Amino acid sequence: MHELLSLNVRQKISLSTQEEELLKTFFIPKKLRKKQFLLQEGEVCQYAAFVEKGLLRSYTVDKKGNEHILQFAMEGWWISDLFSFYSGEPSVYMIEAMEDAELLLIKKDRYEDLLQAIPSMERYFRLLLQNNLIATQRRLNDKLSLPAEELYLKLIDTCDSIPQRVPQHMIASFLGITRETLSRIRKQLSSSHKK
Amino acid sequence: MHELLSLNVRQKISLSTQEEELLKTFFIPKKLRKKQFLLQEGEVCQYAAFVEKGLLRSYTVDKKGNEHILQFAMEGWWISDLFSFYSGEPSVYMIEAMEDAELLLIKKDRYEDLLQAIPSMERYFRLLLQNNLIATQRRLNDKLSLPAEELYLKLIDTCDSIPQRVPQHMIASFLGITRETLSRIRKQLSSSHKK
DNA sequence: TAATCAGCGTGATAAATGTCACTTTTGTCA
DNA sequence: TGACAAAAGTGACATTTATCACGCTGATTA
Repeated sequence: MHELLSLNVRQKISLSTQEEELLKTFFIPKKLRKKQFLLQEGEVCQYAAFVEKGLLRSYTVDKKGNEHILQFAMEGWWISDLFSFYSGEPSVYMIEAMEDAELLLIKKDRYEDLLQAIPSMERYFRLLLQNNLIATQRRLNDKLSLPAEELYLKLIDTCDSIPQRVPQHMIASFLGITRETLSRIRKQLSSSHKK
Repeated sequence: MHELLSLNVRQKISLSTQEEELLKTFFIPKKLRKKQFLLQEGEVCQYAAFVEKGLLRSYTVDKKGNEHILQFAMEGWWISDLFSFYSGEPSVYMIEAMEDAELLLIKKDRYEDLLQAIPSMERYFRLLLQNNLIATQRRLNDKLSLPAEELYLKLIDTCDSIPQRVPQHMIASFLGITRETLSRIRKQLSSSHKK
């Protein structure tokens, strides 16, 4: 069950065999079925979740009822509402399983304990946050500077597993465009590609 | 010179007096005059910069020559191109002083040394990255879900010092809209407020 | 197997935002 | 202080994207 997590940690820092065993004791395994929620708007985010299997998304719902996807998380990724997790404030995000999923959860106080028990985990999480920030900044910059079509093109050639596992209307929601616009962009692309 | 940095660090972690002195030795003071660059597109980002005084921005320039501002950094903030700094790859960002500025710079290898010398700095940077990620995610979510007017309103009531120190066309560029659109939004707001 | 639903496509139209050209205002500094 | 540059405003128009309404298809399930 914890293989992916260990692997993931060992890619960033080195752990002794004891530490690796110790690490596992901090996590609670949890299964979610498709369409179940790990977190709903208004709740406090109790857990940070590492995805061993499956695919999840975090999203907000605006006044008109439209969903806006902040993040997808598949095998080897973390998902949580950092702000709510850390501050104890209610969350504005929903976290939902898009496929049956197996997670490893850690609660906030256990997370702090973990950093005490294995100080090098501080480094692991720093690197994790750093990579996440780099990726999020890049996505923001793209959203600030690129039209819908280029956003889509950039997505499909940087990260091909997402478009394969995720329905189009959710890709649209991730890019911040409507499903209709995405559908038209794809039509245009396929016709201009045929020439 | 290093007062703000010490203060900033001590807000997140506790340091002994020796550590605090030691900390200072890792940084190079640097002054920039308005419109000077800390980093230009194509260069490798050598430094992470802590702002003691002044105001800087990081931005990209697209094919049409339009600028898109990723970040402002004022007193007590960090600015850098994390990806380039960490990977040694050329940067796509420009970092420019918008006001005369005083910075504390740290090079990558010295940064690694610092983390060795004062392990609790690992925690400091983790918390820094975490807060930065939370803010960037929030900004991305806003950009995905809100129209121009609401983006602007949200900016002026969350962070009032930026609009005061930054010309409007750069606010527009930060929000990902044109200066004309922002100008019209402001006109509308002022007329509807008068009623 | 019929019924329902999620996902995708598409046409007509509306709304938001961008572009371009120009003017006015404000700020800077020689 | 005068001259120049930068910033901001504005009108006309173009483009992009959203909205709404509807149809089609394939999967799920009652």
